[in-house]
Amino acid sequence: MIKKRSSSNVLPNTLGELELLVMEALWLQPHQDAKNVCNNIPRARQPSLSTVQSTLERLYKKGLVDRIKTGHAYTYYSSVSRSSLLARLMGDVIHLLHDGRLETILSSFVNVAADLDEKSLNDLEALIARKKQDIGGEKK
Amino acid sequence: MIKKRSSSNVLPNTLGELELLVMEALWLQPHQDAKNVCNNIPRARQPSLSTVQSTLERLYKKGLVDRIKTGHAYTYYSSVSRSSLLARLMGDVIHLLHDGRLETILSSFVNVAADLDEKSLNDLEALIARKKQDIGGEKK
DNA sequence: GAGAAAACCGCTTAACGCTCGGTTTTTAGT
DNA sequence: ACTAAAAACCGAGCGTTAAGCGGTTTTCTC
Repeated sequence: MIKKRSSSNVLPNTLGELELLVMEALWLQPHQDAKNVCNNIPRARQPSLSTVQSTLERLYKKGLVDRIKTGHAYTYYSSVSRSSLLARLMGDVIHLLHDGRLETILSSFVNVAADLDEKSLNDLEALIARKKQDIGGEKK
Repeated sequence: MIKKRSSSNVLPNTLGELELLVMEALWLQPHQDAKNVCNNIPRARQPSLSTVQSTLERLYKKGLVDRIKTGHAYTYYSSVSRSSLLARLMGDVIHLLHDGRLETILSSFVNVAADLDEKSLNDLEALIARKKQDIGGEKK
């Protein structure tokens, strides 16, 4: 008797390789039908139309793309921006591995962005300043 | 004929649920043998010793833990700190989804840390200040 | 040398994404 | 209205990876 595995729900927002390629295609040019997306996948890959369709279907169920029936074909477009997907994934990773101490997250981030140049740091400071204002604003 | 799939190498550093539990156990208390690790897995899970052993073996091959043969048993310890694993994963995610513009990463980060309180923002600012000094210092 | 404990080995299961062909539905054209 | 084309839909197989375990062999200790 083999115990049933507790469904490994680590990183709920990950996506497969083709899924990512499809998202890339839609970010580059929204409102394409499946055939179009298929043609915009790098030649080296060249999956069949069916494959792209089921990938789009999977992405639809995951809520990453939306679609409108126009004529007899669906028109797909991403419902999540690249940066917000990035944010989601970063959230997953942080949720998975942070230890409660914010410093851990921060230093990880700084390590990742090891090649931050001065301008970027200034940008980040500006973002923080805005964030601080937000916090001040929502207190009443 | 079904085309061979290009092995989905998205996020090379992900780990499974039990793998993570094992890492947690080793971070909490390094230098345990397999049996010890097994006993330190939450009761609700209770995998067999063999399962924990193969998980440790997998983690060993992945380079996340190291081991020393002491007596007839291996003594395992994590070779990667929690925060550096976090950094690796963040690196993977960023590599997967960033668009070249650093601002995208930064704003994602700030969005992720949406519940940052003021003190945390101050910490982050301090970190940036240090980073700036580093940059200034390494120029010669 | 005997016994126990751990490593080692090989297999099974489960989940998920990729892959596709065949069938059905829908649309457009005549 | 009939037909042909195009797309959706369906179901199945395959690859990969983590989880899971038991049986066998190795190895250490007494």
